[in-house]
Amino acid sequence: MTREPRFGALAADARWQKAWEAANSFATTDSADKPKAYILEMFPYPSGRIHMGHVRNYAMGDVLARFKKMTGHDVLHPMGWDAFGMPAENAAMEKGVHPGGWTRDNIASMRGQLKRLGLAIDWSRELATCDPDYYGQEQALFLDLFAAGLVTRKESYVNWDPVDMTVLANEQVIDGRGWRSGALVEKKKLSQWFLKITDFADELLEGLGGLDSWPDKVRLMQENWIGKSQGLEFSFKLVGGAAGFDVFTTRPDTLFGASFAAISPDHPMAERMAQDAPELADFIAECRRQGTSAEQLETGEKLGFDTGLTVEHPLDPALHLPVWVVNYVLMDYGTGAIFGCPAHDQRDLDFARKYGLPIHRVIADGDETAQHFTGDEAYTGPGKLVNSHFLDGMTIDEAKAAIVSRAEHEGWGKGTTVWRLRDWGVSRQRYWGTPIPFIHCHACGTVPVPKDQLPVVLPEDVDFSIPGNPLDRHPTWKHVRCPSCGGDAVRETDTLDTFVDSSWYFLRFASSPSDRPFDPEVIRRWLPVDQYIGGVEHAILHLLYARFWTRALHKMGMIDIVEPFASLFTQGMVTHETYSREQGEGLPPLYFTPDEIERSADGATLTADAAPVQVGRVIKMSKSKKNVVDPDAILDQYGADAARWFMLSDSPPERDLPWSEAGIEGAWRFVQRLWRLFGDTENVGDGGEDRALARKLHQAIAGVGADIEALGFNKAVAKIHALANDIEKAKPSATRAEACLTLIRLVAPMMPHLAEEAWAALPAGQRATTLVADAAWPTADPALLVDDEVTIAIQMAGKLRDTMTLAKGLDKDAIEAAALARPRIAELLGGATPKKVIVVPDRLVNIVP
RNA sequence: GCGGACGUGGCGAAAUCGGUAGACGCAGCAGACUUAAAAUCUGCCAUCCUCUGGAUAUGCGGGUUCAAGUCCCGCCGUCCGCACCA
Repeated sequence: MTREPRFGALAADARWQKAWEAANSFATTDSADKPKAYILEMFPYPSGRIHMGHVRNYAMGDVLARFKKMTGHDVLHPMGWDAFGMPAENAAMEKGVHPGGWTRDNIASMRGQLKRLGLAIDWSRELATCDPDYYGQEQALFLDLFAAGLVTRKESYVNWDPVDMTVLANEQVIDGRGWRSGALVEKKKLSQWFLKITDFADELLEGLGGLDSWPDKVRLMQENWIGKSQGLEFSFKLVGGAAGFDVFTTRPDTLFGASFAAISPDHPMAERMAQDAPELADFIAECRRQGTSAEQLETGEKLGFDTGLTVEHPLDPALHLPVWVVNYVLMDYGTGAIFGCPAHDQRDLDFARKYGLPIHRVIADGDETAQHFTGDEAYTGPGKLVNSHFLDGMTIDEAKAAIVSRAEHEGWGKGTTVWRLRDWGVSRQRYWGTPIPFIHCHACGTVPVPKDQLPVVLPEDVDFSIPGNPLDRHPTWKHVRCPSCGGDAVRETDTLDTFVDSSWYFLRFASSPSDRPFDPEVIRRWLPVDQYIGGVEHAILHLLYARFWTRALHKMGMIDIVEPFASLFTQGMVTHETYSREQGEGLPPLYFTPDEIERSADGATLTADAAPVQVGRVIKMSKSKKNVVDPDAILDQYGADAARWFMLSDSPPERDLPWSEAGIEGAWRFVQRLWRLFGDTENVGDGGEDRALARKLHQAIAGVGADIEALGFNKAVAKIHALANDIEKAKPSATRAEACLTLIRLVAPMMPHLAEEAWAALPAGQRATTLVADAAWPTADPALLVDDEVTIAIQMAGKLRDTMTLAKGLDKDAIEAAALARPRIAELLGGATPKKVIVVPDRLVNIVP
């Protein structure tokens, strides 16, 4: 094969992608004697086009997968599609296309885009969650969960998105608005399916402790989300004998500071009272209207309604506390009722000040012990109990324990744990999702679809001309016979939250039998995922749900593992400058795309009119700011390897990566530079050895490998650059020729097409495998990893004064003597004896004069 | 409000255990090659000074240490998550 002077990326990309496919290079192997590596990147939603964030994500996973293959692992590196969801239905409504057709078209074009990146993926395992093969097995698992008591159906207030006409999980409500539509969310009472994730709250929290290879940030976010609080639950008795209500507190120690009791506007007692009290009914309605609005949350104004009822203080029945209905008490946390202790809780203090309720100090703030509390800042710090009868003098912890034990002894309360985490509502009033496999029968109630009737397949003929759920108004689909009594019945028309689809797909990748969700034997071999890579935006929802499913399946005896992802990596976003011009007052700035812009060192101009534009902050690529760069255009111009290389260069992978034209140009130049170097594998010069270069080569082999293993791609890139510099500067020698040859394999995981092209150009005797994809990672010679000479710094009083090169491994005395013998040091010392000399062998000498 | 992370040249960054701060890349400057450009190659590139040397430098102010980007205390700033969670 004749060698071209320049690397023709476009032709080479296509050629090698075809060669890998023909050779089936990335089919998952399973040889008993090799360690396994399951490398997984979060599967994409088929929105239509891949974006740079995908390129970065999949480039990282791909480097790792290829490296694992080269280092003798059986590698599982699959790809699939998170294919259900709202955008497909929106497209259906806007463009009149079928969600299924739209989704499948998108998958086809995105698959093509991903293949252009040259990813080492086993495409035979590709799956889409919208295939009945997949969601039918999901329905089977859902029935298993039901049988295990982990699925319930209950009436509950749900977050209703009036624009998307669907229910949202709490996690999908952001600042009181739907996460997709941005519409103000309303409360609505509906019968909904729930997965009992709260059964696993404790386990999911405890399990975080074992996830050493997860980012601390993600573990902390999950911990906060699960939100474990320990405290006291006790009942208030209404004065006058009627039944009271339960409250929960994490501060039972402040019980003597109680000055009122408060219940949520959604509390059953409040609703009952409202039936005969129109003013209260109005107040409750007002709270519901305001409860979710953004400005309500911001101003945080405390509103209350005095019911006129009073309750007995549990420790002093003579003391009566007024009962208020209060807007800041949430029904779905704790018991929906509290006692107010204004001196030591800011919200209660704001409320008490507004409505003139008493404020009693019960925790000493340093020397301040007066019962009468002044000021507008509640004291929440540590201190001894005061004004609290038998608790006086105790610490907060002692007092908590004393109250809990007394409550339990006297029978009016008990120590308890309350979770922030709530059961996962999975019902969605949507078409494009997994049908929930249940049937409602007048006679038999809600009955599961028998497993032999799965999958419950979505009907194709649906109408999107009006909002709401097309399944619900489909003429025939929902009408079925009851599997139990054979009478007329209707299907459940809700579909599953798409987060269910992504809660087990990593199991299906390992094995996809047609008659079950997965093969437990195969799961035993491949799971957990060794390295999971994706965006931090999934830190809570997806990752928590996947952990829950894994634990649930474990509890049901279906799998052995309890955690799905042994190691997690959350990568940063791809960002870009923005280019804009002000359009005048009241108008938003006009943004321009990067390819409309001429960028120079000191600014940017619009190509069309050659006039300057404003260069804005480097922010996440987004369509609205027009700072997006299309991966296809980059691949056309520079090829896959330059794009991959740039994605991996410079920025640490967990941090944001600023995309720049100059950066991709630099990557492209480096690709060409390597191509020239790879032409030198037979240029041995005088044929001699170059010991110094050999050291650098072997240090690079070890260093690059270690960096890739640790996902330090930017460091691996820097080391390859440094080695390329060293090789270029070295005189031709046998060592240099060998270094050029070895460098091909060092860059192969990151620039696989270039590496194959260079590999193929080698004389047959120089390569052990036909494809570099099948080659082994080079072995570093331990003898060459250490230098035999070291440069030692000589400091005086901590300041660098001189350096010297000595043999490695000299003892302290020899190093000290050598340092003191340096003319410069002798001169600075001026004949005086140093007070102290610290020697760190092979590193430095610090002389304290 | 609560919790967390981060702050190093013009820019992205490195410094793995407290031991020579700024590797590597981008941008820039100077030069070589060229009729010219591109490409390529060579060199320079933290700041200041009295410049074969020296001083100051890792957000700011303290501290520990022979030695601090790294450890401790207190500020300031930026970003992220949660948010009336009792």
